[in-house]
Amino acid sequence: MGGGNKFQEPVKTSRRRQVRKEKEEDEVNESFKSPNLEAERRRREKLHGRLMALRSHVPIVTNMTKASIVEDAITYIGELQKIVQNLTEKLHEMEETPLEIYEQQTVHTIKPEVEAIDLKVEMKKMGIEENVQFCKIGKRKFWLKITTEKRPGIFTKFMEVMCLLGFEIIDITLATSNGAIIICSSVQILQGLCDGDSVDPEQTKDFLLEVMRSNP
Amino acid sequence: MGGGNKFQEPVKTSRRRQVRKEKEEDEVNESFKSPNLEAERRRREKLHGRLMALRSHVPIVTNMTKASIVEDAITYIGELQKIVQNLTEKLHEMEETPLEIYEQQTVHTIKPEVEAIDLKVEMKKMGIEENVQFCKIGKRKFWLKITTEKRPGIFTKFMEVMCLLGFEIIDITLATSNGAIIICSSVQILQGLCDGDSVDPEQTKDFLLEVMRSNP
DNA sequence: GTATACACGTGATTC
DNA sequence: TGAATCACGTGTATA
Repeated sequence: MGGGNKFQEPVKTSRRRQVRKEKEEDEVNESFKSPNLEAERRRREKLHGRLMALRSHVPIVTNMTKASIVEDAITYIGELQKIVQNLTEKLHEMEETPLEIYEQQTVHTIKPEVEAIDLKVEMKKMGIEENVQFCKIGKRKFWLKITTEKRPGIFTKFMEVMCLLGFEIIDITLATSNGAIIICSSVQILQGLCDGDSVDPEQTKDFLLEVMRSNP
Repeated sequence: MGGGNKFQEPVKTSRRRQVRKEKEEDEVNESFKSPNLEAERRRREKLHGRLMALRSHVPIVTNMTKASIVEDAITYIGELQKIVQNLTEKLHEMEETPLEIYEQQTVHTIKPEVEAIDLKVEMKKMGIEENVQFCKIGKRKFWLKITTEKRPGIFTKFMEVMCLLGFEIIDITLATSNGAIIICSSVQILQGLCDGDSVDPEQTKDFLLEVMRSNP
């Protein structure tokens, strides 16, 4: 009545432990064809593969045993959940906007782009339109105002464009509200490059608008 | 030669499937004392328990089968990791955005030390005095204005101090002129830390003045 | 009827 | 040595 040892061809010789060592002695006969032998083999292999996959997803592994793999996975999930909770709290503290959707429920219903869309919608709801103003206020000085959707890296892009156009920042104001960002700034064309007459305000305004609309 | 059916007392009658239905027929004898029978039972129970615990830690469960439990756990871990990554990125972007102002702006305004001294002299000449104002404008909101010498890293230091004091930036204005820098900002005490009453404006103002005067 | 899933006891294997 | 873990084939319950 022993467990499986009825001899089997070494289908998987690359096992962890060289098991079923080609017994092939007596008692080989009695060939009792069990109806679900193959199915059971597949099931075992499947579970084995899943456990290995689970192990590969967990950074810390104390043991290779099945129970340990599952145990480590539990510990890791607990840590991840705690991290998510902390980060969510921190994020909520940082941004004053409530973002009613972003609750703990989203742990298993992640929607990366939904929030950005919501902000954009909210911005539209508040009557804030994408807009760029650019006008000359001095011999070499210009004044500009940009209103656009608040996206990560938007201010960096703005500064890069200013640098590219050869403008020096004199003063700048930045405010965010309801998913929108407003930048007001006085700039000055860099000395040595050219004088203010070589700047076409209309053209510069269109360029700024185009750049601000494009994604990073 | 069957699998385990050597009869066993129903230690765990509250199983998922009432298995081992008290066979107790013939072939009960042959009492082959297997040395590791009990140990194997414990091992099985252990793994079973771990899998149940794992299942309880995963919110979505498609199937009750062992392979499915592990599979769902893998999926869940993947989602958690993605969430952590997204939140971390967002958090970093949020707390780095103000710093970008300093970094980008200094691209144009960084000057040799000799000139910095000249700028300080010029600032004095223009009648601009080092000054810090700090007052309460709401339950948890404060308004501040800092006028000081324009030095590299001064804005970074300002942001660090704000973070240290537990203030969240609502809006901020930064302007430079004649070797001086002026920072106007509305800030808000972070939720969870304390209420606005625990902030002494006079004391905070002196602290800001002292920090801004000190060299990095 | 087939197909899948599980627990069982056992031999082999590793530490 | 034992104690722990594994893969195996089977009986049996479930869908």
